[in-house]
Amino acid sequence: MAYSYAYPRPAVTVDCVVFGLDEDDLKALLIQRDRPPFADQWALPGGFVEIDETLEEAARRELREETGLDRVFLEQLYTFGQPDRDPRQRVITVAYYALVKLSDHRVRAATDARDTAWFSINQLPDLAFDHAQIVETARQRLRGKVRYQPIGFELLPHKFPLRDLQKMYETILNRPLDKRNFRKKILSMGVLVELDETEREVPHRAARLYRFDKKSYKKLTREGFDFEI
Amino acid sequence: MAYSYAYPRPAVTVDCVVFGLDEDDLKALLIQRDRPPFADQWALPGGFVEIDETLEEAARRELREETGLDRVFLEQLYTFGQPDRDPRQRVITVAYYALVKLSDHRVRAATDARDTAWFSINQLPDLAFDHAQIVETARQRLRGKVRYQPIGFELLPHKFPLRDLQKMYETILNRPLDKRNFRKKILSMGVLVELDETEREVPHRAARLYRFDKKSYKKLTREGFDFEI
DNA sequence: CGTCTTAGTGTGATTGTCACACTAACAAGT
DNA sequence: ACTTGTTAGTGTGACAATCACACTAAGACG
Repeated sequence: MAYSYAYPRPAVTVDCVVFGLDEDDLKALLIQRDRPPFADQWALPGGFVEIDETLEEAARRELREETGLDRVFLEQLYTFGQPDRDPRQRVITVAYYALVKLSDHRVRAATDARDTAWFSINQLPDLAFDHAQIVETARQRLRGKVRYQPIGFELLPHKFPLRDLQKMYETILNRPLDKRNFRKKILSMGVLVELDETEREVPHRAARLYRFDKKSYKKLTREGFDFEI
Repeated sequence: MAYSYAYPRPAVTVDCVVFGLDEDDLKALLIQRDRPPFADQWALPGGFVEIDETLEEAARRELREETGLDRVFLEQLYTFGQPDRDPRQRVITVAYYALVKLSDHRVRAATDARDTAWFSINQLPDLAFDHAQIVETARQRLRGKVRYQPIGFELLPHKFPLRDLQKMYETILNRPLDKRNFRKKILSMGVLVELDETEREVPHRAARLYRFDKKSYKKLTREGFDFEI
């Protein structure tokens, strides 16, 4: 069965820049193409938007199908529509970006014969289409975002020491942060609840554990509270 | 002639939220629909993306065709893709927003039998589709943007008194700004060049005129310099 | 009990933000 | 020429945020 229209229509896809947080590295999830154009080259996970799903649903579906990720922080990034960005036909892609805990998704088997792998954000291979540009845009956006909104909180376990939170921000921002200033700042926001518990089985002084206060976190996110790190 | 595809494709449009700056009011440009759905209701100017033009080109073309605007500050806003946002068929729209000097475009004749008019941003009529949501998103974005980037400089004449610049910002932000703080801030940025000239034929003390320094302006825009008002 | 490693804490300098009020200049009318 | 009306133009002090910076405390382990 074919679908006919009076005027030519571009294809519409979604592509996802999935940032994976390692202990101390920020990675991006790529899949290896198995057919032309750009056969064997690495590319962003993504695919066509179904006719009856929202764009975000499409992005989440592709993520689930191609990487097994679910319930992640996901945000629309930008829509790329250069007429020649796909050599075969006109494809407009709505890019999303996601942030996930890498340890949850290590070296996942590819779903459809294609290879899937994490690459350090600073050592990406050549990418298909205009995906390098998309990644770069996402990177800037993530860095910008993190400065004024508390994101990534869902990436940590339920209880965590402040050190881990700081490491996460340092990884995203790609620069060291001052411990004292960081603590002061983050604690003054009131999104953290100090627990009556400390780390265990660490070969050094055990740190106090914290958890997020979901209520105030959501409030901040909604209100676009100033959250400078 | 018809165009056939193996899978159904959504239509792709661009819609523009055109903000018009009045003396002391922020308006939006709307066109009145002359056919269903939403016949007679007001809507954002916009239209289908041609198969060989970029999204921004499409937005500029539509703006030119429907409103006569050209060479304006134009930026991609967001892509709206709810499957039911158009009752007839699936339409994904890439929204852009523009900022123009309203006095240049007063009550323009409609291009294609539809009516065109400016509405105060605070008293918009019921809008077709999800256009109310698009306008609201654009409004937030404009307000956010103006806080950290010098925009709208192209809306003022070549030479202008600081008062006019301040009025512009007050209109966009919809709140009064302190004159001294505003001057201090804006002058310290170094984007303005003080001219050896003052206003004429004003019934009060004439103000000094300024012009923009394009170089430093562009630099700031590129670098995302902090530009808090 | 010594050593190793990370936790946890405070201050002072600097900068940005904000609120706030008076005199100066010019035009117009008397 | 003087009065009136209107906007231009200027400085300071309080407060908050940011930044750089170094030592002691706790616990694990040998």
